[in-house]
Amino acid sequence: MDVLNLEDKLNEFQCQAVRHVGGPLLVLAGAGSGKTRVITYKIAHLVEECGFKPWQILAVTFTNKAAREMRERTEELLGSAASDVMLGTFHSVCLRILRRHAELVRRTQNFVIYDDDDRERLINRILKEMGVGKELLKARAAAAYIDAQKHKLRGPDHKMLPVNTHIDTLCARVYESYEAAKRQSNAFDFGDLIFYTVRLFEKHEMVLSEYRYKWKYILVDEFQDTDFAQYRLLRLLAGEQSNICVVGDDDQSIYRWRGAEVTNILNFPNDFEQEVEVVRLEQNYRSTGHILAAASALIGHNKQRHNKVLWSDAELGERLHCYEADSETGEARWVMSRIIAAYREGHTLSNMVVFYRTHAQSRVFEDALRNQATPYVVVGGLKFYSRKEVKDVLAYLRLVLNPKDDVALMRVINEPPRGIGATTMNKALKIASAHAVSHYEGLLMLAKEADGKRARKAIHRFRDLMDLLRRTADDQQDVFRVAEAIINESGYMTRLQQEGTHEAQTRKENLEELMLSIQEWRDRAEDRSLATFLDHVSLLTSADEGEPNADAVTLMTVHAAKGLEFESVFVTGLEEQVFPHFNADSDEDIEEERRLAYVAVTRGRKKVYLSWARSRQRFGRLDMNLCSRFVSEIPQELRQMSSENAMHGRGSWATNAGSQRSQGGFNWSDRKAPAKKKKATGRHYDYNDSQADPFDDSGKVGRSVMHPSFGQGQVARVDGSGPQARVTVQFPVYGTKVIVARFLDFQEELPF
DNA sequence: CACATCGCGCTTTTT
DNA sequence: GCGCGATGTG
Ligand SMILES: Nc1ncnc2c1ncn2[C@@H]1O[C@H](COP(=O)(O)OP(=O)(O)OP(=O)(O)O)[C@@H](O)[C@H]1O
Repeated sequence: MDVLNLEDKLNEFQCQAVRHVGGPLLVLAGAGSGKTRVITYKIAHLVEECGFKPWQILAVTFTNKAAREMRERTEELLGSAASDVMLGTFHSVCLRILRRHAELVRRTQNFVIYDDDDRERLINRILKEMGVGKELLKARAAAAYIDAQKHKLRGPDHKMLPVNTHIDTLCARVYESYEAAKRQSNAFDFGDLIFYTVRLFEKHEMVLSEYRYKWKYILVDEFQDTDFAQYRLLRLLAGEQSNICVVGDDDQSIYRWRGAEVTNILNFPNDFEQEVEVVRLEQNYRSTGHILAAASALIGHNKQRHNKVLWSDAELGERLHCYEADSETGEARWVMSRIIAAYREGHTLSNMVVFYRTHAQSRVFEDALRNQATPYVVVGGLKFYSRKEVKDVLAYLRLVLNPKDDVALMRVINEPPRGIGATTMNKALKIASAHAVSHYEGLLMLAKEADGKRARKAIHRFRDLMDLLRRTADDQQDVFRVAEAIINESGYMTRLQQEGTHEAQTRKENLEELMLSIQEWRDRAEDRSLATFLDHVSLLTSADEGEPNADAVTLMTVHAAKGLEFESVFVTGLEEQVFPHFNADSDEDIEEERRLAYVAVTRGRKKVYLSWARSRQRFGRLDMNLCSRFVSEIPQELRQMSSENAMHGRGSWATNAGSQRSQGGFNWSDRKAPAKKKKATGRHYDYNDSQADPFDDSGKVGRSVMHPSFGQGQVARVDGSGPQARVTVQFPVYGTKVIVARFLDFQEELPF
């Protein structure tokens, strides 16, 4: 049986890894060596050639996005059978398990998941109850303590909880109340998903053996970034047989701060009764020789690592382009000029990525891209689902699903204002804790007691609302209907309409977008229930936003870049204090920053650009920083300094003169036809399309144009044709002007 | 009880 | 340079 032709697709060592089936297997290899490909083919091999059923395979990835990509690639090999493979992140797999066995971990099946924000609210409430001031212990710090313990599988009653300092002891007490509160609220936090799944398996052998029996083979990608709890989970599931394959690269371990233990991968070979097969992959298939040499030199500066051989038979390619800017805006201008230049050479925008160390750095690049009317997608920042109005509606949904969700109740009880303010809620809270019931029940009890008529009426109105929403949920089994009822019946929409401010308008639009995304989800989902939708939202991550189809430049943090690859990579903000980050001071921290830089550089296939700024605005202060040590750790002969005005001359805005150009957009008449890039993907822009000729003026009236000094305007009429045509344009600020066509950018002609 | 204003601290990085 | 929370007023 050899239907897959593994030898054609994989090198000798990859084949060896794919074919090794009995017992534990470690694939330890550097960047771009085809580890992920091994996992994909191994899944196919197990099914096609070893007699495993798809549902007997569990494959764990680091992000949902990686899971989706792996599912797609598996589908190419296995067809529809691929959908039966259990493929997901640790968190999504555990969530599914916990939903089935909630009652064994002191929850009911309709439990909800608290996000970071909910968690902070809850901890703040606890700190208040304990009478601990914020100056002594901040909610974030307590949350970090709790997370750290969970990563190590230590519950609030664990003997090894750190109690060295007064603060630690305080945190340990917070931890205890926090766990109790979540249980009372029928809620889990993110870390609980792993923690309680392990607990479930440890305490209920029957359940564990069910899953052991079900999953006969386990594969794990990015294994270097697993924590203790996740490793324990894998070992429990793998059992004595240990049919488990893990792949990873200790040089790419970048989540130590989140509890990841690189020893998981380093000790793996010695951690089993039986022999552990170790396969090393040494050929890099991703990057050109110069990029690979630079990355290897860089990571070579780390002392705590296992040296790996990594070679490539690709051409040497370009050296790494480096640029020193005066300021962060100068840096962004340079990046922009390189993007345009690469585009002119025929590279598509979706093959370009801008990396930065922290989200705060994205802004200048966004501005630069917008100014040049260049499409971009920002990955992360998790903007949409953290908007106030969106979170409010989600909180209503959660409360409908789980009336005990105290955090959700506190959030929506007076949103919109309905006459139940702090004083009423404080009374309700007292009652609730005296009777050990949920806040919602406390509130209802308060209404029964002879309380002020106003408050009682308000509470009853709220109760009627909740009853209506729950009935809608039960009758229709459809999130969309429930969300619709929330927005319309709670008075939320009415209030926004009454406000009539610009901000209220934006919020309304956000709610419309939310409804749209719920609708889209519902139309695709098999199960439209509230619980399933809320699970989906909880597991959404930064990598999941943005439209995948558009040809656009990608912007993201280096952390989000793990496992991805791009033709052109910009690594920006390479300054001391920025990258490496000023918070990294121990040797270990610096080494993790260096691994991060290594991950960044190794994402590039053909072009890598390194840039830094001598000065940078930060917290409103102007910081002066030196070029990052990571730049000088790359041998000089692999680097090439670049100057800013490398932009085919000609009236370019790229001169360093600061303010004299603020608007204007990339002038499309300057653009050379793309070096022909035969489109594998279909819709690559073809400059010669008659439609795309910037001077074909038929139907230009009404279109949006950009002028270097007058900014954006609308075409009112066109006289003549070609570059000399006289175009009458209406500008919002400067009024009506007649302008010769060649000075205008016709925005809708943008090929992006 | 609702709304406005002021000030503080914050930024790593994410499932 | 901004969002959130604490604080004060109608
Ligand atoms: N045997 C092979 N022949 C040709 N190309 C390959 C081979 N194996 C992998 N590749 C290609 O090399 C690139 C890197 O592969 P992959 O993403 O699997 O590497 P990786 O080891 O997981 O990388 P990283 O650890 O950097 O994320 C991909 O473009 C992949 O298609």
